[in-house]
Amino acid sequence: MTNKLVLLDGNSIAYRAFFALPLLSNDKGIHTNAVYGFTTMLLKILEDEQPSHLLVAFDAGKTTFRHKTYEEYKGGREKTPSELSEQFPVIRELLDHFGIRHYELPQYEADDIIGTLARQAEQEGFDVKVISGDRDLLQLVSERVSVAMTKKGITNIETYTPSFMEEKVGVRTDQFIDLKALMGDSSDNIPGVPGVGEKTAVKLLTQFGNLDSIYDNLDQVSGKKLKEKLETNKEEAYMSQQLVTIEVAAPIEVGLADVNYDGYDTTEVSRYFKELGFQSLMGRITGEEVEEATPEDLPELHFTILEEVKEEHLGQPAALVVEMLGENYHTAEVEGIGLVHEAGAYFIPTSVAMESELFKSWLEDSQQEKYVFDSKKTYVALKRFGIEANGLSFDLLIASYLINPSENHHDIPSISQRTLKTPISYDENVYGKGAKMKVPEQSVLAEHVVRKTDALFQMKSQVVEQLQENEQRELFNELEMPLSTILGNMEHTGVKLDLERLNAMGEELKERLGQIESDVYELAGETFNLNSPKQLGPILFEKLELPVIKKTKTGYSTSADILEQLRDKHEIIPKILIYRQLGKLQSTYIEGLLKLVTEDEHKIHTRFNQALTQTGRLSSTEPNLQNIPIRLEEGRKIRQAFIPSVSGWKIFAADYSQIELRVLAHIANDDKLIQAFNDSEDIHTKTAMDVFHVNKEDVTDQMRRQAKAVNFGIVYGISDFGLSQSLGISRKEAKTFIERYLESYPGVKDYMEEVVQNAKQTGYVTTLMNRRRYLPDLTSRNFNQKSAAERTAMNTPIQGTAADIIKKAMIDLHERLEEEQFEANLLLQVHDELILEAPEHELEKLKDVVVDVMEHTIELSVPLKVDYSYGPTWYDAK
DNA sequence: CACCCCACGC
DNA sequence: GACGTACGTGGGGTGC
Repeated sequence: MTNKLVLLDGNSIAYRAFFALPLLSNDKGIHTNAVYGFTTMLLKILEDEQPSHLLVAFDAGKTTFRHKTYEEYKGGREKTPSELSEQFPVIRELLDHFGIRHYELPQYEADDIIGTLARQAEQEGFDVKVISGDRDLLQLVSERVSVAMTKKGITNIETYTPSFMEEKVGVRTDQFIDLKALMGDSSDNIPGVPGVGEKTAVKLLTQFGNLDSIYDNLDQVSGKKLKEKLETNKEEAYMSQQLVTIEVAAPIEVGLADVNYDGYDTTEVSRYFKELGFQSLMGRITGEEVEEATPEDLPELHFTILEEVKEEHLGQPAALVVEMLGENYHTAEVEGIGLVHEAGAYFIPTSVAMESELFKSWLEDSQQEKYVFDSKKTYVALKRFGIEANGLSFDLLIASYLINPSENHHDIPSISQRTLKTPISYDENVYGKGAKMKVPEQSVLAEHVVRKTDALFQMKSQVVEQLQENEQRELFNELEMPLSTILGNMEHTGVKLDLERLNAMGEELKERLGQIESDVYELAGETFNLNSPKQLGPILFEKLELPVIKKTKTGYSTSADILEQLRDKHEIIPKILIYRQLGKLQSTYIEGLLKLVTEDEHKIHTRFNQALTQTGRLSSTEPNLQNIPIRLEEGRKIRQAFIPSVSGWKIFAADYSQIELRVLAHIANDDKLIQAFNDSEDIHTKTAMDVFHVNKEDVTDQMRRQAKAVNFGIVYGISDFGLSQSLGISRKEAKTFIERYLESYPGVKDYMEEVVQNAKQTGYVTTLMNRRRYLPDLTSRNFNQKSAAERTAMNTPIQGTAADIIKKAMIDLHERLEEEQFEANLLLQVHDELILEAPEHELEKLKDVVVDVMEHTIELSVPLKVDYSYGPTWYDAK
């Protein structure tokens, strides 16, 4: 077997880990984020690479032999934060526990150690893999040496081989040093040739081969300016070349024999993990089942499995867990119920619970307070048994989500770990996952359920305190909690589908798809899988020799916007586009919906996720009813299959007009924008007038379209790049549009600046109703991350406030419909619109009520405007 | 089963 | 100059 040497750039990985992860600290108050990230990376490498030899190289100190050549080497770098430098000794200690050699050499950098050992190992016939985030190391790439660069985050890596290098960088490995010599490297303060960037450097090297040859043939360099620059900066170029060249004969005192690696001692490492508080990594070091939360570790728990529910078992407030396996609570079986209150802890088998009138009436009693995790799920599950749960006063899922929506582990064990510091087994470890998921024996099930219920009971007060600190009690109690039940009812009600209609559309599509498919094969001269971009790419861009506009990581891009640009180049293109369009309708919307329709009622029951999006919007799954086609007529027809559940009823739809821009006008308090809405102007036309400085009569369709895209950009927080993409213009032009917009609306401009400034201070942004979103990247040193966070800071209050408003409208509407005894049902919410079904005779009154409620649920400095319509199907409600 | 590419909505 | 750029969900293909 070939020996395999893995060389890690310790400093680089630690840096990456440090900046990629939030500043975690363990219970001893020591920062551990870099150590943690480093460990994750290390475990992944050990697993993936199975090295026979392993060494971690570190930089020795501040000065290196390179400083003799160039004093300012690595000058201008920010000082390593102390939160990171204090972690280096811990990383070294960690490596010792793993039995992994680490090494540093005075006056040399980690690169040189790596280079030297890599070359030695190569000579000995080893396979070598270098892992780092420092691109300089790419010069080591050869047939036997591959270099893995960390990309975004830490475990996301990209491996460079000679061929990948050529493809990605555009030069051969042996040209890499000269590439850097020409273009320099600002992070290491290497000058290069000023004015020569990556593009020019690659061009020069492709033409001349190497640096020497460029200078030998200076007269052949095209461009007077460029020639001059090269000439005057020759010395810098050669000095840069020297600086970036990695020493491959450093006087290191470790040899290949010293870095032999046979793996680590699991007990040793797990002991150290425990010391560090790396609970979650325990499971990864044994290669076996996660050993977290073994019964021994957990405090004892006394509970009773009930055979009959009696008065004495009930109490309030109580934590209640209706346990189901899997995600879909519309179909999942209830496996049992956990109940914990001051006086006892119980597991109630489903049959016992559902046969008990006493228990059922307790569930329905609004005076009996219950704490739950996911009230909507609980509510819907019980509703399936004909029980109308009441008194669900506290939902841990929603609370956790409101406190920090970006935390993506909102499950009882994770929250318990965070707030109580008590570990509980994760569902996945008790039930298994995917196809292997199964119900364990009752004692195991009962213990797990009761433990979760108990944790829920214990956590309630702490979590409420956190809501209080965030000033989110009202948001929680008056908005999200009541909404949960309303959404539960909508989901439970479901939407009826016209199966005949759907099937007929499916048939027609099948026919057309078949025809187009064979046309495409004919035009291509061969058959292939038209659904595979990987197979389609070579057909278009090699066989048919169409111009390559864009490549993806794995091949040619064949996305719609690319194909659109090729539309006139070959008659196969429009066929592919229409095939894609129809194929999407067939697979996602026809087949996808048919798969989920109930047999008896022909209804679909989506699930709204109320605790997921970062902005406060809802999302919808299985099926997603928030992305049913509307833009193109072909797709829009799908909506003809969405019908009222009672014959003679109608589908009624009401949507907010420009709610986000109105919200913006309000929170930015921009006079001009407020005026525009108060005057009921067409906002896109108005924007066009202001951005292009023209009169209303002179606004062309083109101008309005562009203004609309700018408004779209403001609402969704897209970048100049995004805007340029959507308008098919240059990034510079897009930037100008945005600037002109902000000049036109100074109130908006001020708001944008203020909100970012404010968010930098506090670390988060808020909506009108105090929804919160943390934006740690606002202080990122990475330009892109930082600007993305800035756009998010500007956009989230807008989108989030709009989400708050429609949620409030739903609550108000629900109340009005009950009060006035409407039969109409709320069915769906699609971000800025509500879809209902109603008997025909209610329509006249319904439209008044819905419009009134939606328009007046909140008072802003601009009016809210609602449009509505209705018809026999969703399609007709347009 | 995880990942990529692609496409739908707001 | 930075190199990847609104948020979601889902389907099909691909490779482990």
